[in-house]
Amino acid sequence: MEASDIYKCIADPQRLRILNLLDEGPLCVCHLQEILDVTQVKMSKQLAIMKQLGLLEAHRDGTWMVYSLTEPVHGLIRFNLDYLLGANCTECNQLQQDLATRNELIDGIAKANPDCPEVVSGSKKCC
Amino acid sequence: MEASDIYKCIADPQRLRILNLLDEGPLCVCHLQEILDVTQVKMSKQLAIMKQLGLLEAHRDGTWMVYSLTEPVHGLIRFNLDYLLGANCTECNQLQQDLATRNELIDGIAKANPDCPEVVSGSKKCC
DNA sequence: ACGAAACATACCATTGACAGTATATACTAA
DNA sequence: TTAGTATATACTGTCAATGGTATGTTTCGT
Repeated sequence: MEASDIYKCIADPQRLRILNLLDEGPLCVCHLQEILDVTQVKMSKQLAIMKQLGLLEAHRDGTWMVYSLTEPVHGLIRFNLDYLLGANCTECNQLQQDLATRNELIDGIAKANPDCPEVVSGSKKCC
Repeated sequence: MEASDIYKCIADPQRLRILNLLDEGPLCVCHLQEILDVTQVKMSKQLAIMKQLGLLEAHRDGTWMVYSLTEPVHGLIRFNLDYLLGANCTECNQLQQDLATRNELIDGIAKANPDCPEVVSGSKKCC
C-alpha cells in the first residue's frame, strides 16, 4: 500500500475519526454510527473502503459486526494519529472528544448491562 | 487550515514530491517541471493549489517564478516528510531520488554557469 | 417458519478533482 | 516596439468520490 492511499483515506475527517476510535479498541457499527452521528449506509460504506484497503478487520458477533484495526497498525496511521491527538486544531479536538464520547458510551452500557461479559462486542441490546 | 486539507494535498504524489523538493530549498517552476517530468500547465496548477492553501510562497525573479515553502512549515507536513524520507516504500524512495536529481541538476547549473551568483533562482538561462 | 434487527450492497444522481488545449500575462532582450 | 521566454488562467470534457434510496443478507428470538 502506498502512502498516497493512506493520505487519501485519512483526508476524510470521518474516516480519520473512525480510525482514531478503533485505535482505542474494537467497536460495532452501531456504536460508530452513534458516536459520529451518521447514517448506517454511510458508515457501512466508509468501513468497507478501509476494510478493502486492509486497514480494518471485521468479525461477526451475532447480528453485530465488530470492526477493529488490522494489526500491526500501519506506521503512517499510528504516526499521524499520535500527532493529531497531541496537536490543537478543530479536527484534533474532535478526535479527543470522540474518545471521551466512546468511553461514556461504553460506561453507559456497562452500567445498563452489569452482567455484560464483554462490554463492546459481547453485550446484547447494545444499540 | 484543517488536517484534512493537508492530507488531501499530500494525497497527490506529485504535490508531495513538490513539497519534499522545496523543503530542501526554493526552486523555479521550470526546475520542478524537469525533475517531476510533467507539463508546464500541470505543474502550474499544482503550485497554485498549494499556494492557495498557504503552503507555498512565490516570488518573481525576472521571468522566473521561484517557489518556496511558507515558513514555518506546517507541522503535519514537516512530520510526514520526515517520516517518509526514513521509510521504505515506492513513494518514499521516489522522494529520496528526487532530492538526488535536484542536487545533480543544481550542480550541473553551477558547472555550466560558474559565474552564477545564486544557483537556483539567480542563474539566467537556467532552463 | 416468520418477523425484526444489524449490516451490506446495488443503483442513481450530484459534485469535485483532474488533464488537455488554447490563450493571457509578465518580463527580458534586441 | 517587437519577439521570445516563463508562467498563469480560462475553458472544457472526463472520471472518481460521495450521498441518498431502495433492497438484499445474515442472524436472532419466538
